[in-house]
Amino acid sequence: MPSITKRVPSGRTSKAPGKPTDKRSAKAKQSTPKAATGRRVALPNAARKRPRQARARATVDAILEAAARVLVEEGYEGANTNRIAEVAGVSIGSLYQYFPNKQALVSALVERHVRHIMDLLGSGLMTAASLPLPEGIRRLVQVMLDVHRLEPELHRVLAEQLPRISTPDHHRQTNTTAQAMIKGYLEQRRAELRPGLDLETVPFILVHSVEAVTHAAVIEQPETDPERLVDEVTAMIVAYMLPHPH
Amino acid sequence: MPSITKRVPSGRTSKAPGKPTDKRSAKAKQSTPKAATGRRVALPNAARKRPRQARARATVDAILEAAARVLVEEGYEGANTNRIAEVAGVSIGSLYQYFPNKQALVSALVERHVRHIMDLLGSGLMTAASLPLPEGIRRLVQVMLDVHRLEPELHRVLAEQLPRISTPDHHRQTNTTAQAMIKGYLEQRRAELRPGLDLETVPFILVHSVEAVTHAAVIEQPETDPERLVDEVTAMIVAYMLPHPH
DNA sequence: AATTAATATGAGCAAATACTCGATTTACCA
DNA sequence: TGGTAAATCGAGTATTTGCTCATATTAATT
Repeated sequence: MPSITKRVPSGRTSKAPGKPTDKRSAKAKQSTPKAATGRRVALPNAARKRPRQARARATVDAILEAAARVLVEEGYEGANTNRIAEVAGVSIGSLYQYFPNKQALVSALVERHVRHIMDLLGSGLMTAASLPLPEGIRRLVQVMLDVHRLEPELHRVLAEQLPRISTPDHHRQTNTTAQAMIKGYLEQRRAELRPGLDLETVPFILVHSVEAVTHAAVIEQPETDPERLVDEVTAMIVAYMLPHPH
Repeated sequence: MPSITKRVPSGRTSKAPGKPTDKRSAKAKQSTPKAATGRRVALPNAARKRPRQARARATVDAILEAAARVLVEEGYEGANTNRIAEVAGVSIGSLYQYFPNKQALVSALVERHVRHIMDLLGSGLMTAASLPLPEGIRRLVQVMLDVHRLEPELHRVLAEQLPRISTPDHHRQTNTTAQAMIKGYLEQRRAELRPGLDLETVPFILVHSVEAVTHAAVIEQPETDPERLVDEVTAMIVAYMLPHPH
C-alpha cells in the first residue's frame, strides 16, 4: 500500500509545487485499509508548511492562542483539534496546513512556553550574578515563582503532559540545561559556599525542589503569602549551601 | 435493574451523584438517538457490584493487576478498557460488572496506591519518632525514596493522572494529610528546632521538595546514587530546621 | 435434583475525533 | 490584467473506544 501516512517529504517544506508525490487513486474506499484517514500520526513536531504571508502568520498565532485556551479550559483530553480550530476562528483544514498533527501543535505550545521560562531564568541569573549570594538566591526563587504565576493554568496542563509529548530526551535536556545554568552560577560563587558541597547533586536538588514548591504554591494554595514562601525557601537553600557559622 | 448511566456532554465528568433518573425503554435502537450506548459515564468511583464469591474477587484482582500493567506499558491514553479486560483474561462485560466506568477503575488503582504510600509514611513516622531528629529526618527521606522506588512506573502514570482523576478536593486532602502528619511530628520535636520556624509553611515545603526530588531521582536519573541523594536532602532539611550553631 | 443467585461472555453499537482533499478565495507580481 | 502561488475552507471518512445487554455458565441453596 502506498504509505501516504508519513509523507511530508523529510519535513522539507520546499515549494515543490507541482510535485504531488502521492497519487492516490481516487477514493478507493476499501482498498487501502488504514491509509485514507482516521487515526494516524505523521512526523511529530516539524511544522508542515511555513506561513509566508502576514495573514498566515496571524492564523498560526490564532491557532496557538486558541489551543492554549482550549487546553486550559477543557484539559488535554477534552481538547480536540476541531474545537481548537473553531475557537481560533479558522477552519480545521487551515490548522492541519501548519501542524501535521495534534501532538505537533501541543509541542509548539510547549516549546514556546519553555523558551519563555528559560529566558526568565537566564535573565534572573544575570541579575543574581551581581548580588550577594543570599540575595541572589532569593532573586532566583522569586523568578521561579513568577514563572509559575505568569500562566499558572497553562503551565499546569503543559507540565502534566510534557513527559508524554516531548521525547524523554528533550524533556531531560531542558532540565539538564536549567541545572547547568544553576551549576555555572554556583561555580562562580564557589568561594562563598560551604566547602565540600557537591556541585553535581545540588543543582538537581535545587531545580526540582524550587520548581515543585512554587508549582504547588501557585496551583494548590493560591492564597499563600508569596513573600513568606520565597523567604522560607531561600532560607532553606542558604542554610544548606552557605558555611555554617560555627 | 435500570442502568445507572448518565450521558455527559463532553469528556468532563460531572460529579453530580445523579440518581437513576433515566428510565430508558429497552432497546429501541433508533428511537433513542443518543441513549443506547457510546461514550458515557456512570457514577464515578463506587463499584457497581461487590464480588461475593471467591472467583469474583479473583476477577477483580486480575482486572486491577492488568490495569496497572497496561497503564504502565501503554500510558493513560493508550490504555483502553477492552485491552485491560483482554490482559486480565476476562471479558469486557466482567470488567463493567465491577467498575462502572474507566475512571472508576483508575480511581480504584489510585486509592490502593495512595493507601500504600500513606501506610509507609505512617510507619516511617513511627520509626522516626524514636530517633534523634537528624536521623529521624533521614529516615523519612529514605521512606519517600522507597515509596517511589517501589513501583516507579506505575507511580509516575498515576501521579500524572491524579489531578485529573480524583477530584481536586480529594487530591488536596491527601496532600494535606501528609503535611499534617509531618507537622505533628515536628511539633513533638519543637524543642529541638530552630526557634521561630513556621510550622505552617515548613511541612508544605518539605512534602513537596522531598516528593519532587525523590520522584525525579527515580524517574529521570535511576543511576543516581540513592545514598548520596538521601544524605544531601537530609542535610538541606536539617540545616534549615535545626538551630544554627552560632 | 431442581431452583435460584452470582458470575462470565462477547458481538455490536453510538459517539467522538484526528485528519484528508478537492475546491474556493485571496494576495502577489510581472 | 492575468497568471500563479499561497492560504482557506469544511464536509466527509476511517478508526477508535467506552459501554450495554441478551445469553450462557457456574456456584450456592433448597
